[in-house]
Amino acid sequence: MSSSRILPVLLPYPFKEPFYYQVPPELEYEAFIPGTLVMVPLGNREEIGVIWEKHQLPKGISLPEEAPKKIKKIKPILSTLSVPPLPAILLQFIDWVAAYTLSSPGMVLAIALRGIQTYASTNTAKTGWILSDLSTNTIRMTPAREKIIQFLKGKEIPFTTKFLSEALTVTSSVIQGLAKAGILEERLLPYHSTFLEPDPSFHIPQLSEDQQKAADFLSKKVEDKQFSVTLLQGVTGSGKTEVYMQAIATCIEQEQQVLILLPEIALSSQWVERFEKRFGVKPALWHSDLSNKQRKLTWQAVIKNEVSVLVGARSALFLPFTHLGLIIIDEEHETSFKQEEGIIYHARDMAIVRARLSNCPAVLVSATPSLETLTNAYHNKYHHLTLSARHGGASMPDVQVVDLRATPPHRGLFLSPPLITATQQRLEKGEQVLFFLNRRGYAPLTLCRACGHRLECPHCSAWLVEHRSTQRLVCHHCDYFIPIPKECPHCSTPDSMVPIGPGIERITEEARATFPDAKILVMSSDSLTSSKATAEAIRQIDQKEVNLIIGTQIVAKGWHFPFLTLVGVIDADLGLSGADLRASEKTLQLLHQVGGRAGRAQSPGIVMLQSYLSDHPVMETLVKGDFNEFMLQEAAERQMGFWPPYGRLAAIIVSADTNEEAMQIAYELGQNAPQMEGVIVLGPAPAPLALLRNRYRQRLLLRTQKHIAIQPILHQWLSSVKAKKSVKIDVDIDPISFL
DNA sequence: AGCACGCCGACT
DNA sequence: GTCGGCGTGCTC
Repeated sequence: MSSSRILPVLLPYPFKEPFYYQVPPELEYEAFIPGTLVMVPLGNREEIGVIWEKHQLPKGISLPEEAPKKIKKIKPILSTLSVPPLPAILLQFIDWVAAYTLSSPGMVLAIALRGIQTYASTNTAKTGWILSDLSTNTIRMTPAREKIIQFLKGKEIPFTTKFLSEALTVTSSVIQGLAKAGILEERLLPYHSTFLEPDPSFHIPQLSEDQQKAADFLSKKVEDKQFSVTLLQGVTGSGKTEVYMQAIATCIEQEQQVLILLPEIALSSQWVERFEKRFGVKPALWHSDLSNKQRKLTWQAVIKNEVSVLVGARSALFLPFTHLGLIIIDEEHETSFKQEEGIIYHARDMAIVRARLSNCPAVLVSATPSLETLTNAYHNKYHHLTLSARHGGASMPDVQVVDLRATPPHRGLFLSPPLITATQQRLEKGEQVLFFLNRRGYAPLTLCRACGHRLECPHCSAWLVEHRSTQRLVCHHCDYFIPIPKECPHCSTPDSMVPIGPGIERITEEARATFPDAKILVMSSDSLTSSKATAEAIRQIDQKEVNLIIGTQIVAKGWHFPFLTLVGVIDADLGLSGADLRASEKTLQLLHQVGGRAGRAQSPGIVMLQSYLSDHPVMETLVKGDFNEFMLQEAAERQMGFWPPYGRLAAIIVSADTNEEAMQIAYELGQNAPQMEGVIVLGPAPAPLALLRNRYRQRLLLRTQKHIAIQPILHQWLSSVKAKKSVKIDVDIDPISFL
C-alpha cells in the first residue's frame, strides 16, 4: 500500500485534527477531492466523515513524515456517499469558525452535517409503476386491474402506488398483484426538486424615493459580486423588508443563492407570507423544528443549487450553498443570534465571515442596530443606508414617560392612573392597546410573610417564578418546579406565602379587573407554544377580535399590528438595574422595538413608559428618539477602557459538580493569567448564574486591545492548566451577556 | 461524542 | 465471591 493513498478525514466529533484513512485499491484515489463525504470505520462503529484536505504533493512522493507516521493502524475508507462534495468555501468557513471560537473543527462540521446525519440509513429513493411488455391476457382480468392498465397504457412516466390508488380508487393490493404477475414494472421516479423557483417580478411593489434609492444601492452590490457589508437602518414601518426583497430579486436574476437569517424563525409566518406575496412561492426554511425528512430534502436541495432563497435560524449559516450571492441578517441587533451552548458563536458576525469567504455582499437590517454594527457604520467599515420616514404616511409614535413617583399605581397593583385613562380612551375608540412586560409568569419572587424565607431553585442561583396558570413555582433556568406551597417550607406558617412583583399573568389579572369589557390576548412563550398558536394569535389581532394584548419580549419581534395605537410599558426600568455593560443598550433597543409596534397605519400612536427613573438617559433618548446619538455616546464611553467594540473580550467559565473544584481550577487559571501589554484579566469570580443545573460556575474575563489576537493567548493560557474531565472549561469569545 | 476498560462498594 | 457505579482514555 503506497502511503500516497492516505487521506485526512474530518469526523463530526471533538477531535483536534482529522483522522487518516486509506483509499482501498478498488476505489479511485483521484475521486476523493476535499469535501467528499465518506463512510469510515471508527472503533467498532461506522461514521460519516469528510475528506478534509489533500496533501498537495505530486504523485509518487510520500506524505510528510510527521503526519500519519505515529498512527498505529490506518483503516480503509468504506464507501463514498452519493451526495456532491461539500463546497470548498464551506470547508474554509468551518475551519475559520473553529479557530475563532477555539473549538474543534469536527464539532463545527457536526453542525454542517445536521442535514445528512441520517443519510446512509434512510436513503430510499421514490419509485412508481409503468406497464411492462408482458401481454395482459396472461392474467385474469378484474375491473380494478382493468382500470389500472387502461390508465397506464401509453404513458411513459411512472406513477406511485399512492397516486394510482387514490386517483383510480383501487387498493394497493391490486397494484401489488399486478406487479407480482409481471404486468407492472417498478421504476425510479424522475427526480424533481420540491423547491419552486421564486419569480423576481411576481409582484413588484411601489417603492418610495428613499426606498428605491436604497434598493438600487443593494442591487448594485449584488451585481458587483464582491464582499461588502451594508447596514440598512430604518424605523419600524419604514419598509426595510421591501427594500431588501428587491436585492433578493436581483440576486435571483443573477442566478445566485440568497440566505436570510431571522432571529426566531418559528415566529416568522408573517415574513413567509410577505415573501410569498412578493415572489409567488414560499422560500425554503431551515430551523430546529424541521422534521428529519424536510431537513434532508432541504440540505440536499441547497447543495444541488436547487434552492435560490432560504430563510433560516442561525445554523442555516452552515448549509452547503454553492452559489451564495447575498446574505441578509434581519433584526441584526437581536441577542438570540448568539448561540450560547455547544459551539458558542454569534451568527451575525459569522455571517459576515461567510460573506467574505463567498465574496458576496452582507446586509444587516435593524431599526436599532447593535453598538458594534453602528460603530462600524460610522467608521465607514460598513455602508450605511437610512430610511427615515415611515412608509405610507404614518407618523412616529409619541413617547411619554409616566413618572411612577408622581402618579403611582394603587398599592399592590401595577397600572398607573395615566396609563389606565389612556387605555380606556383607546379601547372606547375601537383601537388596540399593548401592555408590554418582559417577565413570564405571575410573580418573579415568592416569600414568606412570617419568616422572610424566599423560594429558590435548589439547582440554580435563581428565584422560583410563580406560574398561576399551571399552579406551579418554576425555575426559568432548568426544568425544576414544585406545586405552589400552602405553607412556608421553612417556618411552616400556613397561608404565609406572598407573590412579590409582577409578571404578565398578574398584569392580565389586573387588566381583567380594570377593563372588564376588554377582549384580552396574552402573548408569551408559555401561551404561544407552536407556530400554529402564534399564527392564530396574529389572526385574532388582524381581525380585531381582541383589543388588549398583553405580552412579553415575544411581541417586540417584527410584527405588523395595524390597529395598535397605544403601547404601555409596565416596567421600563427592568433591565437597567444590573451592572451589565450592555444594560442600557439592550433596554433601549427592546423598548424602541416595542414602541415601534404602535401607530403604523392611520392613527398616530402613543408609547407610555412607566418608570421610577424618568430622568434616566435611556428614557430621555426614547422620548427624544435620537437613538444613534445615544449609542455613539455609549460607544465613546467604552473607547477609553478598550471595552467592545474597541477591544476584544473573552469569558472563561469553569464549571464543576462542587464549588470547591470550580474555584480550584479558576484560581489556577487566575495564577497563570497572561501578563502582556494591552491584556487585562478580571476574576476569577462567581459567574452570573453561580449555580446552574447543579453545576457550580466560576468565571474569568480576558480583555485585550483590538489589535491583539485573542485566540493564541487563550490557547496558551488554557493549556497551562490541567483539569479532570468532570471540570469543564468553556470559552465564550465576544460574550454578550455578562455582569 | 461514544464506547470500552478498569478499579472500588452492595448484593444475588 | 460477582454486578455495576462512573472516572479515564482512546478512536485514524
